[in-house]
Amino acid sequence: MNIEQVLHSAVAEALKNLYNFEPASKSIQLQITRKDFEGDITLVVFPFLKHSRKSPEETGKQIGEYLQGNVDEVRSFNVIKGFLNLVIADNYWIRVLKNARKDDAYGTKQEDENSRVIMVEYSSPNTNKPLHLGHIRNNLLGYSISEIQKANGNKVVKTNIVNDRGIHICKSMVAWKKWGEGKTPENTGTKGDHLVGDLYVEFDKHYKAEIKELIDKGVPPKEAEAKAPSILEAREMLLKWEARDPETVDLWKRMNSWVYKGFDETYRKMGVDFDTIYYESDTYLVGKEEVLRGVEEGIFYKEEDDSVWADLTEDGLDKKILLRSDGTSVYMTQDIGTAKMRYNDYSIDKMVYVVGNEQNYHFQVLSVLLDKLGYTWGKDLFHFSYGMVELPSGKMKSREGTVVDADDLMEEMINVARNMAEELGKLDALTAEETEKTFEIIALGALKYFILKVDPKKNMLFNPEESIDFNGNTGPFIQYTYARIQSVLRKAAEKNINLVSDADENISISEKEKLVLKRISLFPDIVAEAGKNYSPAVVANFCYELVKEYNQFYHDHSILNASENNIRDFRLVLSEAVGKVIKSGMTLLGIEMPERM
RNA sequence: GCCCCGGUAGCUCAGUUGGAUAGAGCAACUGCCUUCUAAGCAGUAGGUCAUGGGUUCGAAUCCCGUCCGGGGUACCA
Repeated sequence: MNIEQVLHSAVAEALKNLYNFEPASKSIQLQITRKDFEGDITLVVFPFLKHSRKSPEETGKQIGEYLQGNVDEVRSFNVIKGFLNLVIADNYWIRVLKNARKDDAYGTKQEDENSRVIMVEYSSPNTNKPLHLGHIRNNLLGYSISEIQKANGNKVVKTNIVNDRGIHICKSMVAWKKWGEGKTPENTGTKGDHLVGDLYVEFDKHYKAEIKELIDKGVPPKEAEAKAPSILEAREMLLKWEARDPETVDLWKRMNSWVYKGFDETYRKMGVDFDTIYYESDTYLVGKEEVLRGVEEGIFYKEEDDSVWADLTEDGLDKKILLRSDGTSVYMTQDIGTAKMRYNDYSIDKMVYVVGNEQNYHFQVLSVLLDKLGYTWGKDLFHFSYGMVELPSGKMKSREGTVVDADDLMEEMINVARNMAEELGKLDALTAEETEKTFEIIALGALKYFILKVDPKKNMLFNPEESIDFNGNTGPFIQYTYARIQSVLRKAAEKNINLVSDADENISISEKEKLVLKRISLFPDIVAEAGKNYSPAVVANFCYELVKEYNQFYHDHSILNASENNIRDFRLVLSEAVGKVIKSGMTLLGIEMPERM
């Protein structure tokens, strides 16, 4: 039981004894004492005034006296306005340190046979262009949320739905046939996803030119868009694909394989992975069957032109198309099929979709449709809706060439890390290979932290003109502190100082030391909160606070040259624990820690 | 039009279920390396929490209106 739980029930007891009433659990508000006041934990007494019928000061004093008399850890107290500030005994905080060290998985819960199965879908790329900054946010969030759920004792299946079929990939295929000149990743040395993406751009260029030409000839714009030769070819290609035309399917497989190879490389660099991958080309037919079953069962209806619709007006939504008049499927059709397949393949307790907030409506509808199709889990789908990454010029648009490419960005970050390290003259002790790996760790740490520290729900801004910071509230700042700690621990080992198994409970600790200990004590709560709210940002901000406080301690106190051996040992053990907590916190964000930097 | 989300320092962001005098970082200015890593520490300056009401012991936080920005809205994904 931690101190908050102890205090919580002691307060309830106090109120019962003093004023003879049983408070609602949430009316007992315990919080960390603000640093301008004396004390460690503060109870807000306002909610009890009605029952105490005394002034805030008097009520606080009475409760304080009760707690001091009945809870060992409460050393003293003071009351300011309606706030009861409790001073907790130092040895309580030292015990927190002991517990944190004893437990290798401090703060996290292990998976067991009762664990819930959570499937997390993220990434979901189209196979006609490389990944960009938007995907980076998606991937990092998806990965981190998965790790956080695991740390809360859940069994997580990470999945991806690859949108590998449709008009978009046909456009790239047409472009390859017409203007590709037999290019392959091998003979051009271009990464496969970029090659296919370039072809997509090539297609768009010709398509636009054709539209303009038609319009100049007097064709109305809408008709021009529909009748341009390139788009007609792409449509034909799609029909051929659906008809399983061997040549078309071969080319499709070939070009997709280029893309997958490219994606794999990007995913590897980013440090994200998947347990299972679904492909739209496998799932859309299942979705189609489901929709047609829905028509037979009268859940959906057919228009005169054969298009299929769901009427959701009674659910407060609109009418939604599920199959086009030519019988082809839409995004929604495919998602129905994918969901069904997943629930067949796994015993999913919770399905989480990491998808941008522009699709809020889509998932609202998906949930209702699955429910109508008779799937009890339909209502339980959770759309983890995150905000978009914007540029100073506004939204990223692939057609206007304003997307920030994922590979380019990561490469650039590594260069910045390299330049900075060289400028600072660090890492001389490492081999070339280790040095390069360290640059990568730092660069990715900066990028990941930059993305993950902000509230996922909010839109965020990325300015390509300014490189992502490496100082201040950043990933490298946290990594640096970790590296410093490892350095101290190495020095201790060199001096043959062994880490004691238990810190001396009787030493007196400084304010800075206590702040660090308090922060460490919060880690389990942070992991739980991050899990409950699906929020990597909570973890990121915690790590920052911890590191900031540790750095202040580090600056003010000498560790290896402490005046007494038991104080030195305590500080070493404290440092080691901070290192461990930083590492496990940052691991939840997918950020690695360098041993030196 | 209708629906959803947002607006906190010059910039980027924190701010737990309503709690004390709204916090960081960047940018600017000033100090601190002979001693465990200065990618650090300390300090100065910077705010009508978009705006007007309401709810109450107490509102950046909850409710209503207004302004501004973003997203969605029946054959794109």
